[in-house]
Amino acid sequence: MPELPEVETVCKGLIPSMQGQVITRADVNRPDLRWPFPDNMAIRLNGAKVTALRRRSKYVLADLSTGETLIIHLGMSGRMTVSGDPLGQFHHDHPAAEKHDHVVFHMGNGSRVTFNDARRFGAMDLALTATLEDHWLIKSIGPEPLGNTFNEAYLIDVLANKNTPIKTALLDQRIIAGLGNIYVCEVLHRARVNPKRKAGQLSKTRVATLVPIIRDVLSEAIAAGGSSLKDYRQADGELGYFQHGFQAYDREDQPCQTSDCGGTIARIVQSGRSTFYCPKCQR
DNA sequence: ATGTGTTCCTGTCCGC
DNA sequence: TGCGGACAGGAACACA
Repeated sequence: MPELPEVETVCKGLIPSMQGQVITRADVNRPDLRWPFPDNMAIRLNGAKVTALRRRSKYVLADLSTGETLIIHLGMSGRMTVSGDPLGQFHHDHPAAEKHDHVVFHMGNGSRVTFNDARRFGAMDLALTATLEDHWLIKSIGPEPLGNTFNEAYLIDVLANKNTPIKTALLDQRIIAGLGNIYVCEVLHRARVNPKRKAGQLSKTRVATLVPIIRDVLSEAIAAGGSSLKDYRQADGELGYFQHGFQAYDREDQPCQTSDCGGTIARIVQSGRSTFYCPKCQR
């Protein structure tokens, strides 16, 4: 679910209550999510100060004073929400535990951060901060689309000779970090590229065009606080509103908004996932 | 080495 | 109302 803009929004929202704060207690309510939690996770988190909270791809990373980094992935349905006042002056300020509240972080400033994930496709692990880049979940991730190493030359090179459809290629986290089903559909629609087109078949010019569009779509979504569909929430429980700006995703049978197009958004399935696109203007 | 289909899990929605 | 099936923002894994 949460793609780069949603994870970025959650991460920013968690900073006031987590960054620079000590985890006074971590309640770990089950042994695993997608994979088992690391050994003694609660003990290794207890008393650790979060020295930095940051995002890499769709991961939230919490660097700890213990020399470890907590790696968090929200999967499809994961949420991290804050409750309580940051000054810790008031009591009875936390809502009752809900179904699927799997981990609760109690922070030194009185706030709580609750990780809730109905489908449990999410994950948590601990790794030495010094060797985080070698961690099996992190090491193969491609460049950050909003960073300097992602550029036209890179994308042209990495897509060259690829036989996979461009839609599938852009979903591949080894090629580019952080794009998911929504934003790939939006990017290809804005670029007027047919999602079925083989990645290696696109001209260099068209691939180059994708770079600023990817950056724009993600930046706009971040500015809107992400997209709220079923259960996504910002850290403060608020909804993002980028979903109101969708041009393609979840708009099957609705008119294409591209000026003078007049086409109709279609839904097809690629690699087992829905693709929404306009067969008329996306070529 | 690449490309594709399956799988994990719960919740919601739609048609009968 | 109830039931069955399709589908959901991800991505590792097994297999051709």
